[in-house]
Amino acid sequence: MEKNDTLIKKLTDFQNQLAPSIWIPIDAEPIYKGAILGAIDVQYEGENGFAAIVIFDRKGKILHTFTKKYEATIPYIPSFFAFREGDIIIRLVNDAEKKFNLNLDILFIDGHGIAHPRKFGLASYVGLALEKMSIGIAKDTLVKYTGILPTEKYSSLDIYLEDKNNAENDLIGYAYRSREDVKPIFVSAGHKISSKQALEIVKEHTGEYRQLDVLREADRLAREAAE
DNA sequence: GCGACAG
DNA sequence: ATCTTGTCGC
Repeated sequence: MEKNDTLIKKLTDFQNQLAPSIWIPIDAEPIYKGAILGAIDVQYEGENGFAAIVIFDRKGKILHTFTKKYEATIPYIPSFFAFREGDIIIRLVNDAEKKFNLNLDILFIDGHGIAHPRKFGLASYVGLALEKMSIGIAKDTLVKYTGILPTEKYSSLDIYLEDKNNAENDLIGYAYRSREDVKPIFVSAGHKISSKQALEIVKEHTGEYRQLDVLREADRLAREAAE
């Protein structure tokens, strides 16, 4: 109990300390048409994390896939997921870039970016550590929101985080309807990308299912590796 | 005090 | 995330 509280205090301080380093431009240059993207997911078997990355282009064409096992060192604690999965993803990206001799421009991460109580979710942690553009795509929100999201595919609803220092609350992400009449997914900028661009590029890669095809494929590959 | 809680 | 039966719909 006492020891866990100490760990949470330490991790909370770490998030609060690094959050100001996250850069979310308001207006950004259009994303390079030749950008190389990576979608990542990890499956766990105890403390073994089976990580998979799907490398693809702006047209959604898959260029490479890569899976590898890494060890997790920190347990899952809600709002501190970055510390369990972040280091695994950082190692995976470095290994994949070396193996295929390429440089990834944008990362799609299964978790949140700045749509987080301390604006420092998994996608932000990874983006900052690797100095890459990153986007968080999660299946549940960590921040409450109000308003009504239309049932139509591609509709979205802004999510704001209360800011005690500003009268205006900060836009941190969106509830996004990736499939008609189905529970939304939650999209947020992680690092070096605007919220609007994060949503736009996620829309570009939306297929027939609730989860993006590239993340479904990463999920499938990671599960396959875990068997 | 109570409820909520990425994967 | 993982465990786990039946059920509904395309």
